[in-house]
Amino acid sequence: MRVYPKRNSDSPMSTAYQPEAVELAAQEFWAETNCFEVGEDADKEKFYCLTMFPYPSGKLHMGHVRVLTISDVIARYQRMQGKHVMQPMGWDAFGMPAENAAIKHGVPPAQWTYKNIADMRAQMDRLGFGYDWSREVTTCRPEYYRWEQWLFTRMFRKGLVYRKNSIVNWDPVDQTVLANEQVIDGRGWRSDALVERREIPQWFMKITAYADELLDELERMPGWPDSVKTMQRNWIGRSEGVELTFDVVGEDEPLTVFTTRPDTLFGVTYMAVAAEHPLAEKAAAGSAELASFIEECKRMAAAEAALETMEKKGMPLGIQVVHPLTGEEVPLWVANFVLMSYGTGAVMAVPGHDERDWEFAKKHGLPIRQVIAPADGSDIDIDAAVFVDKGVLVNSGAYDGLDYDGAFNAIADHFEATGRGRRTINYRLRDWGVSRQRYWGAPIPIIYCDDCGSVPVPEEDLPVVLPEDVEFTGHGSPLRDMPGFVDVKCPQCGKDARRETDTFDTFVESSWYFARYACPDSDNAMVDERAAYWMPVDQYTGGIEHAILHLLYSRFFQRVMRDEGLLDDSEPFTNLLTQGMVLKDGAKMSKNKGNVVDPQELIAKYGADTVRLFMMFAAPPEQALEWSDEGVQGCFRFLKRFWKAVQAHLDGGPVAALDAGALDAAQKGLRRKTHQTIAKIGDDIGRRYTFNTAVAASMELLNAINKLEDQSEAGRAVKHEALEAVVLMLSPMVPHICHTLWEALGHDTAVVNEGWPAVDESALEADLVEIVVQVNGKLRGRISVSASADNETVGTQALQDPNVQRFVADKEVRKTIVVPGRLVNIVV
RNA sequence: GCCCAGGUGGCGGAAUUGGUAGACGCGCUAGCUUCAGGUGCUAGUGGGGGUAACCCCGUGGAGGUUCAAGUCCUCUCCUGGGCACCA
Repeated sequence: MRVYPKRNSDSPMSTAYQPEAVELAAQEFWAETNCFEVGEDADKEKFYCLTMFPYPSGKLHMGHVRVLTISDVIARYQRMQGKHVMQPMGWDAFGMPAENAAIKHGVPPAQWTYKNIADMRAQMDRLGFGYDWSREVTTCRPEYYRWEQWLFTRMFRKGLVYRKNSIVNWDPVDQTVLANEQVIDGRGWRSDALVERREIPQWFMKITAYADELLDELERMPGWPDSVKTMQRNWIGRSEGVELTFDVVGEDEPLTVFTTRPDTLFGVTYMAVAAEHPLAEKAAAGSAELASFIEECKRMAAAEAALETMEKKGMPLGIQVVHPLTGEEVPLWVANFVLMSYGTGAVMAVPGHDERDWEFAKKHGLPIRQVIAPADGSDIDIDAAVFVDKGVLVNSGAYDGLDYDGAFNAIADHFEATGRGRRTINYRLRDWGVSRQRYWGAPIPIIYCDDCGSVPVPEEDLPVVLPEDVEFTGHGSPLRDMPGFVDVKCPQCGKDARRETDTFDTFVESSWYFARYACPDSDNAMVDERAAYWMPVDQYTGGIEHAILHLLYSRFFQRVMRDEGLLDDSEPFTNLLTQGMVLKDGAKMSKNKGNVVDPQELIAKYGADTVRLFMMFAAPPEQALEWSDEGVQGCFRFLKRFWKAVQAHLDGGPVAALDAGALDAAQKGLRRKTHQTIAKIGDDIGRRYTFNTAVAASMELLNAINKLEDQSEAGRAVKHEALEAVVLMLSPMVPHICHTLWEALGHDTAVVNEGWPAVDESALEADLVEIVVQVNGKLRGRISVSASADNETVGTQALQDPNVQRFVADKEVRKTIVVPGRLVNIVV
């Protein structure tokens, strides 16, 4: 059998590498054959490969190119493994930038968004990503968001959503709610006014109802990075503690606090409440000084980071609280670091054994009392340094001498017996506030009636369509000024009522889009039976910045949908890959910094394959990727060398079939390298996701091919096998050039439909292996030994090495450690 | 402030289970070639010493465990991500 490679005058191989022509030809082939459109096929093993869908901001940036390339490589690799691969794409189309663009350029948000989608889709196609565009999802379309409105009304009936007051950033000059991003150093980004905390009624989803399940399942998610699981675990923040009530002098209502350290109870020397706490407001009514302090506490951004890093301030309220065990009276303070929205809005302070309480007590001259001693019996000075470790109780009356667990239980038992407290579990996780006072989002399907209260929009009236043709002023949501939208009849009693004008947090759309890709055209259900085939997502890829919010909300929605009977699985994403940012000069690419590199220009200059290759080669996917123009050129040079290597091979004419049994040492060597590389790259892409080392291994193999100067039949046959392997293995990363080279190597099939090359185990065998010899752990020589040599033989041979002899000399050999196939360490 | 990552040549990075530190690429140096190039090819390239064989030092810093540490442990410094309304 002979292979007749194609290299006639009308073949692309008759010229130098011309990326654009090569790429457009491959893309045309994929489009004409509907290569990436898939249906449901129960007989095939499905593989659902998904990228976090982009916000249509205008053009693709390098961060997009990186994540999309990673995902495309995985999808194409899995296809070569024989899987039935679905890789969809869509648009997270609601969000603030569209409103900002509307204010700036006078373009309606919808129009701006749809234009961006068209532009970015064209760019994606030019990069050669293998998407099933028949499944495209665009979240700002009513056909999409009607189903999250529907789910919300279902959740309403189940009591999984509720309305309560909560805090927003209020710009007192622009009279508008600001996002955290719009607050710069505590001031409004446009007005420069000091931002205030303001309470307004908002809708919440009860994610805390699923807190335990979301936490526990993390233990059974081997396909997720540990770092992400740890972050989610800490975010949920389950803690077991005790709720205690303290009587307040002169008040009927006691004060309730939660603590995980009841063992430190005897160390309580003061208590603190939030500025919004009723006791603080009551005290402020009689004191101008307090009232002004409480006002000051409210002039602060809502973000937790701002809260945690600000100066800790407080004032005594002039109220005394009774210690529940000693009967002692301790002062009640108002403090800016206690938040009404966490727990009960009140905390007990134990300055001896809590860092923040200690610093606060030092600053305000409050007493510090030691009630815990180190378990090892050593002495500490509680005035000099706080002691936060668990230990043994002292100065704690009847509880002295108990350890943490003993004290926890004894004190908890006491409070439960007296009805003044109970063991309880507290979560750091808070319910998800989904209301946004913005226009460009999915309308929250609620109608307010004076008689019936909050009424969900009936299913037959969904979707509540967001009017797209609006005048956008930037002062609040235009929906408020649209009587046709706001004025409705109550669905229950028929009286005049008002429609909710707040829209959903855009995280709502991104919490279920992955399920909708399975059945984007389903118009009588949120998802249909096709979701059972495709879900869960086998490989999910996206930025590490989504480690908590998006991924936790999606896990929550998956469960809500499961409990609604829509989905079978509890977890939406089996395997998660979080990719790093694209940096230039050590900083994230951004317009502000002026360090943006436009993918479009690079594609025009070098082609999509070079851009894709650089993205894969420059860094492992989870790390930040440092941009380098020279590095891109290096990738372009490699593709030219690759092209030329195939050309040079084809110039030699027809290639004979390979006879693996009749090779000389050099031919065997190249063949061993070929099959070692096939094994390595399969592991790198399939298991390790280290695409950079996969590219490096391909480069090494190509270098080895070029180095073998052997035009014999056997030599050319070995090279042919090696070149085919490189073409196949690089095809997920640089699919266009490989499309052309595969045909040129004499194939009638398209490389996109080929399988992954197989490792020939017999090609891997080697007669001799090199062993490193160390003396006392330092490298002193290398020996070549038979691959089958036993440890004793290897050890003896190692001792005979002349340089090893110099270091061993007349010293006594104490120990010889042999690591088979690797090294010998002689200890003297 | 809290949680999670990361720190290795001039640069991006490799070293997969504790076992040869610097694969691969860029850059640089020298030489050759070529049609003028952001061309191609060959050789060299962690620092120090030595004609060489080789030797010493070396993975942010300080300690420790081990026959053996970039890898494990303790402390510490720096950079990045997240902190609930950017997406």
